[in-house]
Amino acid sequence: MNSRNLSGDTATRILKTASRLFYEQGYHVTGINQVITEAGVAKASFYYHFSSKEELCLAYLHQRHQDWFCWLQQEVEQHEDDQERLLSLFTFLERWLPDSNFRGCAFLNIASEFPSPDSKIRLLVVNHKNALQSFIQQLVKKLNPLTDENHIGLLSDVIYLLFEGAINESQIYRSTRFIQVTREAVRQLIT
Amino acid sequence: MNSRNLSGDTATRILKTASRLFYEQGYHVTGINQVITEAGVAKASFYYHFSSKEELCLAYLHQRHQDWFCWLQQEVEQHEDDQERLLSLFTFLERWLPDSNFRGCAFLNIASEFPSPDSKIRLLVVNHKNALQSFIQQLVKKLNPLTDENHIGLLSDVIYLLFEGAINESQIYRSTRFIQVTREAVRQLIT
DNA sequence: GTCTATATGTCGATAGAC
DNA sequence: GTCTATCGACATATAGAC
Repeated sequence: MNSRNLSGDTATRILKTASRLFYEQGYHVTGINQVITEAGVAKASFYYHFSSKEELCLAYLHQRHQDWFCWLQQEVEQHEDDQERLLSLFTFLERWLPDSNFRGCAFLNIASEFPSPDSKIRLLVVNHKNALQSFIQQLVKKLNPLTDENHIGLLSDVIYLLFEGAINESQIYRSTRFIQVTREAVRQLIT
Repeated sequence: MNSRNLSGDTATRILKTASRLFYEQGYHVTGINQVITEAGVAKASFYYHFSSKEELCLAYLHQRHQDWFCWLQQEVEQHEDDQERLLSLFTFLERWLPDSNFRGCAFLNIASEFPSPDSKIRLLVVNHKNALQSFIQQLVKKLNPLTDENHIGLLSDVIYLLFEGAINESQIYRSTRFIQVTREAVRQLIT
């Protein structure tokens, strides 16, 4: 449309390339040189749009958070029954993890590379996981609207822990076996 | 005693220093230069004892596997009652994770930094997690010796997933809250 | 806004003296 | 077995032309 789009295209191309490389390879092992080479831009163009490599990583996580929740919600909202909606959490994992070559959770992977609890990056990780817990708790609440808060809380926490565990084990074993185990366990918990 | 001990001391000092740094900081962010500086040895001395940085990492994981299971078994074997032995898994987590500054599982952290499924490092990770699953399954079997194999298997898998999930969340939130949740959930599962 | 060229430092790994 | 000195490659980041 206008000149703003040209800048937008460059920044977007950089971000998309970096997102792919950070996710597939990891943060520290991915150099700026590889990002700019594969994005097809000059080094100074990168530093025109992003102030540093870490700032690029923050942009990656910000975008990833939105994308990932969009994928998850699309899967859940295909179902009407509240029980099916909760179980579709694991249908989602069965689609997403093989598609991502079993690379696991982008936020947990990044957190492993940023041990300092005070970094901005760790803040985005915590925010992402908080949102996931809220999302699961909403699904559980709708399923059992009359149950007391304590039981809802514990049940939601357990489902969240199983969900996280299933992501992890699928990354280690490159298999969906534990996702199926988790779905079956949750099915027994909610019936 | 003799000249062999001097060599052993140097290699041990390098391995101990590297183990601390790999665990606290991560693999790729830890340079050989930092390892040799903090170990107080020359660079060529390092390459005399270890053929490469990755070989040093393999030695780290090998030692870590033995140490960690030693800690875990010490905690479990303090109890006689089979139910208490199973629940002491989480007492162990409550001790270990705060002591390790909530850095989480050394093997999962390293796995995040080595995405390639064919690396020797990923093999050690899988072996470590296999051993943990076997350990948990033994505890579950002793607790319910008459139950059918399928139920034992599913229950063990769920406890393993919760155990892994608890380690992960304590790393993200720097808290033992989810460990307590997990212990309570497992207590309800086995009674 | 994008480019080439460069600055400055650190990486993993090795050569050769002792 | 341990040391100092050094290798070539690559890291993040910047200067200045266009």
